Amino acid sequence: MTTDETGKAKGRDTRTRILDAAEKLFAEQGLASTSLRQITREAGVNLAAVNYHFGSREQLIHEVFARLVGPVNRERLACLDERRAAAGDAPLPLATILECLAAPALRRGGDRLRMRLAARVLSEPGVYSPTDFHRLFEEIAERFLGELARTLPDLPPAEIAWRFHFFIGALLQALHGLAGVKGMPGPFSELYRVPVEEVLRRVVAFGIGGFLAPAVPGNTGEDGP
Amino acid sequence: MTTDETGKAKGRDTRTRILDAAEKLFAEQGLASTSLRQITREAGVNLAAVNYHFGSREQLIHEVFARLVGPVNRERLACLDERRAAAGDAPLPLATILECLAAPALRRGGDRLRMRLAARVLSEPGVYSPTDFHRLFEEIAERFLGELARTLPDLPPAEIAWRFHFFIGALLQALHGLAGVKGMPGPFSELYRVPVEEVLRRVVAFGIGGFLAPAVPGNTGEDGP
DNA sequence: AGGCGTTTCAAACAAACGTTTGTTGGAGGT
DNA sequence: ACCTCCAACAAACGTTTGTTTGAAACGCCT
Repeated sequence: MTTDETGKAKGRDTRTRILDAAEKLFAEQGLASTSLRQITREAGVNLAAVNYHFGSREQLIHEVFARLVGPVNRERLACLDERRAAAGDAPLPLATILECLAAPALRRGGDRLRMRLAARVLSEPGVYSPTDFHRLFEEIAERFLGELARTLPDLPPAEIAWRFHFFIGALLQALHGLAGVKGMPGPFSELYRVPVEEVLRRVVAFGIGGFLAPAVPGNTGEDGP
Repeated sequence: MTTDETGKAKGRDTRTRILDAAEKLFAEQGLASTSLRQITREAGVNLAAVNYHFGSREQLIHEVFARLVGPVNRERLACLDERRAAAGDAPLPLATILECLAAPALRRGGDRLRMRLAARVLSEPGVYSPTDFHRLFEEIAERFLGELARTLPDLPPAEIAWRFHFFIGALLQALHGLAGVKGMPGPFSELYRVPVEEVLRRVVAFGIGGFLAPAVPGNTGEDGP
């Protein structure tokens, strides 16, 4: 629990050092490609410390992800609660709902790289238990789908679920871009060298348009530009 | 080059068998978690065959991905060419552009799982060279951004690029969902047990709304709900 | 038939993997 | 003073990884 001046950290400091190193390396290289040896080397701790403090590699992954996503989701729900308390029985503006969903993830710290991990874990199967993963987002999905249904009473619930899903995809793409794709040239390389707040406004605007689009008809038809 | 009746395949058949097995396993488990031994066992070929035919694991990955994404992108460009030839100088309807972008990926064969690989590789770093990856999509991005700019002349090019990016995210999310997230309960489990054409219509509708949304203001300021 | 280039095969390689072990050092309790 | 517990450590465990090797089996041409 104490820290001496030689640079050696003791006690629970080792835990957080492992978590920090794992979080960074997972975000950079992915889950499956990151070894415990890399993590412990980066953290400056002994190899066995991981199994001592976390039991196994899998539980370390779980804890890293929970520590990353937990505060974000709590902030999301708090944002929604706050806006709802101010609105009484009235439906929340669509922009408010989407902001509460996107802002906590996008604004997370000055370190843009960090949130990339969440985007990655969603795409990597097997490593992280789907049920554990779902438990972390179950409450979020229910709350936001409920608010969206109240704000968009004319949109069928299935359509709302679909568009919520699509918006999550757009948001993950934004998180990916914010992390910076090294070595990726082309029109998207310069795209993310902008303030986070601008990315937030843009993805929310895109989402508003998507949610306000007319419900899909039963068949294909003409459409004006 | 020939196939005898004992089940043993020779010649370039081994190549495609390896490619098929790798494609399937990569999609199911991810790139980093799939070993050459798994691939060769699934393909029913010798372990050394991979290094003989492809040189290395990395080049195998490259070829699997190119074989998967090449036809899709070619179909995308063909779709755009066809519609443009019919339209003359007139801008293409937004729905057409987004359909040409989404349909080839979503409709790929009856095997829904297959296209999940593309969605995964986009999220997995280091395994697939970013520059190689970019080369596969450079032409696509340029063509579609050009058509979008012609259809939406009032939208700043940067805004178009952003929304193109977001739409890709929504499309990837759709591909992910179509592959089926095993063990994932909740409101999204039943979402994708629908015809591909319906998913296509829904994601295109969402994208149309997103692209038609008013452009975001250039700086931070008030915003009405 | 015979030789030749191509392809398949079992076996082995060093390296890296996650995990377990037994021991050591030091702070806190009695 | 002693004992106890927690934390860190080096070392080794048995697997699994991607890759290489050398020989065997194949189809094909002269």
